[in-house]
Parts: sequence; C-alpha cells; structure tokens
Amino acid sequence: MYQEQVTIKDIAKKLNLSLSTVSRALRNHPDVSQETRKKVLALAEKLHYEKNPLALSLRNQKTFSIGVVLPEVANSFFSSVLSGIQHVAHEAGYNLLITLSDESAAREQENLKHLWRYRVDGILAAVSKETSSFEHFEAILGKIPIVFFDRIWANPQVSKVTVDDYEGAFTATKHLLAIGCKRIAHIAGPSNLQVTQNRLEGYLAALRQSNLSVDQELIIDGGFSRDFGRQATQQLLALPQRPDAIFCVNDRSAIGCILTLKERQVAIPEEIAVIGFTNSETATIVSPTLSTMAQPTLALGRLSMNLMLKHLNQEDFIPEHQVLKTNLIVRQSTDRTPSS
Amino acid sequence: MYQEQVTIKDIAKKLNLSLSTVSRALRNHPDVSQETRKKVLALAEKLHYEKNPLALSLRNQKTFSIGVVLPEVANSFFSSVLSGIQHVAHEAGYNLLITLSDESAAREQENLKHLWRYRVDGILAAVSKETSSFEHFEAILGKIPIVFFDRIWANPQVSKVTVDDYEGAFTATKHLLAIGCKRIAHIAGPSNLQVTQNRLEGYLAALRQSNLSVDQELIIDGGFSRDFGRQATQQLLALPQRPDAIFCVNDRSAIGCILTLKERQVAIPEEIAVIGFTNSETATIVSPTLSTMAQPTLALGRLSMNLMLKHLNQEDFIPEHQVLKTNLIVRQSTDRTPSS
DNA sequence: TTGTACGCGTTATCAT
DNA sequence: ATGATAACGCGTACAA
Repeated sequence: MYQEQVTIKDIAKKLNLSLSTVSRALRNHPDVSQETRKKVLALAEKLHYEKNPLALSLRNQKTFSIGVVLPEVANSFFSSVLSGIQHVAHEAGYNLLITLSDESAAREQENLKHLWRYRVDGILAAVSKETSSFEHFEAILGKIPIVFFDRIWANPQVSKVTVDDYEGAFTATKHLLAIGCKRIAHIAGPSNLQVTQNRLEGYLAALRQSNLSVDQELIIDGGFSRDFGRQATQQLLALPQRPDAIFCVNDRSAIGCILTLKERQVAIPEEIAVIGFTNSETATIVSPTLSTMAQPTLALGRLSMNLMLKHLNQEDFIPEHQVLKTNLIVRQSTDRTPSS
Repeated sequence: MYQEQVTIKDIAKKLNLSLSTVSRALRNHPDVSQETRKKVLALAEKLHYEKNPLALSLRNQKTFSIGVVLPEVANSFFSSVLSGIQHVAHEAGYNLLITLSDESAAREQENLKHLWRYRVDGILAAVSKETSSFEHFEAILGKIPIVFFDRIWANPQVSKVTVDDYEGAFTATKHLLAIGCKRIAHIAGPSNLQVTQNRLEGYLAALRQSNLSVDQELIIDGGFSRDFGRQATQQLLALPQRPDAIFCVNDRSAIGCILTLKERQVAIPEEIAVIGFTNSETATIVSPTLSTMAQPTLALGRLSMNLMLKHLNQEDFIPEHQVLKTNLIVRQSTDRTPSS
C-alpha cells in the first residue's frame, strides 16, 4: 500500500548512467563531469532521493547512532540531561537510540543487549537504581566507547561525567550547620549507587569537620522517590530525639519530606530545615520553597556527549572522568534569617 | 581498537559449512539436520553471535523501528505517554527512535525528515506548539502509517488518539460553576493547536449552557508554560472586574497561576478558584493542591502504539480516531465546601 | 570521466 | 540436508 523509496538505482536507470557515477555525483566526488553531476542532482532533488542510512551503516560499519541507557525520563533531571545530549549529538550528525529501564536492572540488561545488537557506535549510560552487577557492561568493555553519567560504574577503565556529589553534599550540610542546625539527618539514596555513597560521604565529612558525632539512626537509606522521602521522614519524626534539619539525597525525596512535615505540623525551617539536591522544577513550586544543590544538567548532557565524540574520533581510548561543580541555592526551607 | 562483531560467515568458516546452512540452523528452519543445528547453535552461543538488525532491515525492507516525534520530554505528560508507547513497542519487538523538537516547528521538520530517511516503519507524533503547517507530514502521508496523539493534525486521513478535550474542559468549567463561580476566566494554549481549540470550545459550551455571557477579556491565549500562566494571571488581576475562577489549559500554566495568586495575596479558592488539566505530579505539590482533569497518559501511549501495530499488520489503512475520557479530580484549589 | 565488480550481513530461491 | 547465488542500497578499488 505504501510507496517505495527512491534509490540510486532508480536515478541511474533514468539517466542511463552507472550506479557508481550516480553515487559519485551525489557525494561531490571530483571525478565526475559538471554536466552529469547537475543532471544527477536535479533528478535526485526531483524524486526526493534520500540516501539509505541502513545501507551506509552496513557498508561503513558505522551507524552514527549512540545508545542511551536511562532509568526513566519522567524525571526532570534525566530529561534535562537528555536534552543536552540530544543537542550535541544532533549537531555532530549522530542519532540517539534512547532506552528506558524504568529503574529495573533486568530491563537495563535487555536494553543494553538490544543496543549492542543494533551496532550503536557508542553507549551513554546512567544505570538503574537496582544495578549492582555490571557484567552486561563488562561484556561490551573495550569494544565500543562507553560514557557513564551521574549514575556511574566505578570502574577506572570507563569514562564518566558526574557532578561533585561529595562536595555538593558537604556544602549542603555545611549550610545547614551554618544556619544553626546541630542534629542533621540524611535521607540517602539506594546504597549500591556511587552517587548515594558520595553524597553520604560528603555529609559525614561535614559533620566530622564540625566535630559533630554521627548518629546512625539519623541516616535513612535508600531511595529516590517522593514516597521514600515520606516514609523516611515519618521514621525520623518517630525518633525520641528529632533532627533539626534533613539533607535529602535529591529533590524528589525532599518534596516528600516537606509534604510530610507540613502534614505533621512541623515548622519549616524553624523546627526542621530541609535541603535537597538537583534543583528540579518542583523546588520552586512546593511551599516553603526548597533549598537545594543545583546540578548543571544540560552541561552534564553536553559534556557526556562531547566526551563520547572525542572517544569516537580518536584511535586510542583514554578513559576520562569529568566532574562538574554544584551550586548552593538557598530558598525558604533553610532560610532562618531573622527577617523571615 | 574495538573488537569486531561475529557474523554468520565466521560460524560457517569455523564449521566448514555454507552460509545458508548456518542461517537456516539459526532460524530453526526444518531443512537442517539435528546434528549440524546443534553444532551451529553451540558455536553461535560460544561466540556470542547476534544477528545484525541492519542487514535484516536492508534485506527485509522493514526496520522494526517506529519514529516518535515529540515536543519535549521534560514534561510529565509526554514522558508518561512515552512510557506507555515504550512498553507496547517493546513487547511487539519494535524499537523506538525518539526525537525531540523542543517545541520548534523547524526542528520538528528536520526530525521528521531524519526519521523518514531512516526508514522507520511508522511514525507516532505529537506536534510542537509552533506547528501550523503540516507539509512535512503531508509528504509522508500514505507512505507509512502515522498516528498522532494529543497534539494532533486535524486531518481525517490520519489516525489519532486523544483525550476528550472538549468534554474535559466542559466538565472542568461545570465544576467551577457548581461551586458557585460566576465569572470564569480561561488561560488558553497556543491557538493553532487543536487541543487548545477543543478545550476552549468545551469551556464556552459550559458557559453557554449556564446562560452566562462570554467575556472576551477573560480569555487569554496562548501558551503552555508556567511563565505564561503567570503573565496571564497578572493580566486577569489587572482587570477592573476580576474573575472568581480560572480554568487553565494545563497544569503547568495552572501552577504559574497559583503561584502568582499567592504572591498577590489572593485567597484560593475563596476569592479565585483554579483548575488545571493533565494531573501532573506537581498538582499535589503546590499549595493549595491543584484540582485538575486527569488524563490517562499511559493508556494514551499504549493505545497509540497499539493502533500503530494494527496499521502495520493490516494491508489496508483505515484511519481511526480513538478518544479517551478524562477524569475530574477535586483538590484544594476548588474546594469550597463549608468545612474547609 | 565513466563503468565493473565486490563487499557489508542476511535470507529466499533454486539447485544438487 | 546442504550449497551456490542473487538481492537489499551504497561506496570504492580497479579497470577501461
């Protein structure tokens, strides 16, 4: 029922030329007369000829497509990173194959296999929260370039782009200390993830630097969701000695935290101050507005794809780890200045 | 630097078999002895052989991939629809090529061209807010199946899946009337979009049914963003006679609306009630929580992809328009019961 | 300057 | 039961 696509062969036939001549004319190869080139280009234009990327890929052993492994996209952080990736990829003539694991390790494996089968030229990956084994990535290691971003594989042999989670968490905790908090809780992420560990470390370091003892019952791990933030907050409120501040591993759990505190009539930030991590859109919607560590999401995407391009274009693969700075944004949830 | 992929040829060579025999063995073709099949499968397993989808696509003139044309993905509505699409596509063995236009009509054209060049088997599209001409889709019309969802092309020749925007808007407006509002404003979307028009029509119909005159200055068009919601709200507040309710074309603009009203110390819902459309995650974060018309986003995605599969699997293309129901969700922003 | 022949990986058709 | 060959669309080494 559907029309067929125009090929080089159609053009050659109509013009009584050989396939190679047409092919050459189409690619501005020098060895073809002005006259024939004109004729070929004109006809190609007229017939809406488009070269078949599949055939090209097969022939050149290069697909010009990059596989993207993502947990989910209904998430302002990842969708924004994705935008950054997209822009750079598009400019460089690369095509994106985006796969979503829905935070499932099994699905992630399938997706990776699919991308590999598809002969993508490289893979950009942020692993699922369930991912603790990396065999599926190991299998590809050294065969095509892999760049991890944010949710990385802590393997020195692969390239990664992250934000400075340690320093970000350190800064966030220091900020809470600076406004007078003494008993700071941490709602952490899934414990297998590197991000989670780094943020936890930053938090601990800040406490230590202020000579505060670490209270294990103030550390709740580990999830990223709003619901998890809610549960963890309930748990913290049930403590005999409540915290006076909560540092959440991300904005989503911080939102859950704030909503729960409000329901329980806890004054924010007077009784408990709250800070998140990411600076998502929702941070300015919730009331009180949420203080947070801003991550340069677009830049993270751009850098990741740029690093991929670098690997693609040079013969020798030298893994790199690029680290971006985060930025403290103070909003109402930690604003304890007298005026407020 | 990178290893090469295993092909049928490698297996044939190692086993001293012909390409065809190996190919048959791999696909469980009956005409091959148990013995050779076993040997082939064993070696294929051992070498991690994976068939090359590019070669298959080229040969079968079928890519098993569907192009998805989206405005953006940092948007809970579209990302959720995308999830629905993904699930169905994955189950059916189809692959998704997702393109983002960032709400730019020019980018959308490019993307469509790219997908076409890529020989996708079909296209799933929600157009950008800028899109008013449909030539790029026209060029493909009848060549491969196209299914529009939500942001559709009002052309009877293509298939579409939408929610009942007219009825949803009608219900939302009726709800505002039911709680006693008499001067209902509408912050509309970009005027070229069908969604926008249908929601406007539903709003107008509800007013007419209640014998209320339509005040043109209460209708502000057209955008989808939070910022637009803010501007439009400012405009409405500047009116000599303020509205007592605002029906926003979507949740994002409704959030902008609520935030602005709060800044201006307008009581919600007592002075001005607000209702949105979509039921995004943010609706329960903002304070007061936002009443809205819930859209079955996942179902929308699933249905769209299912319709695509139907078109793909039958010879004759009969366009369909499937319409899903919306659901009124009452929250604080329109809760005027005495108890509250 | 143009054409021929082959290869990219796979499968269908036609032998044997 | 197995093998040779052509074809999908394109590019290129080689020949003319």
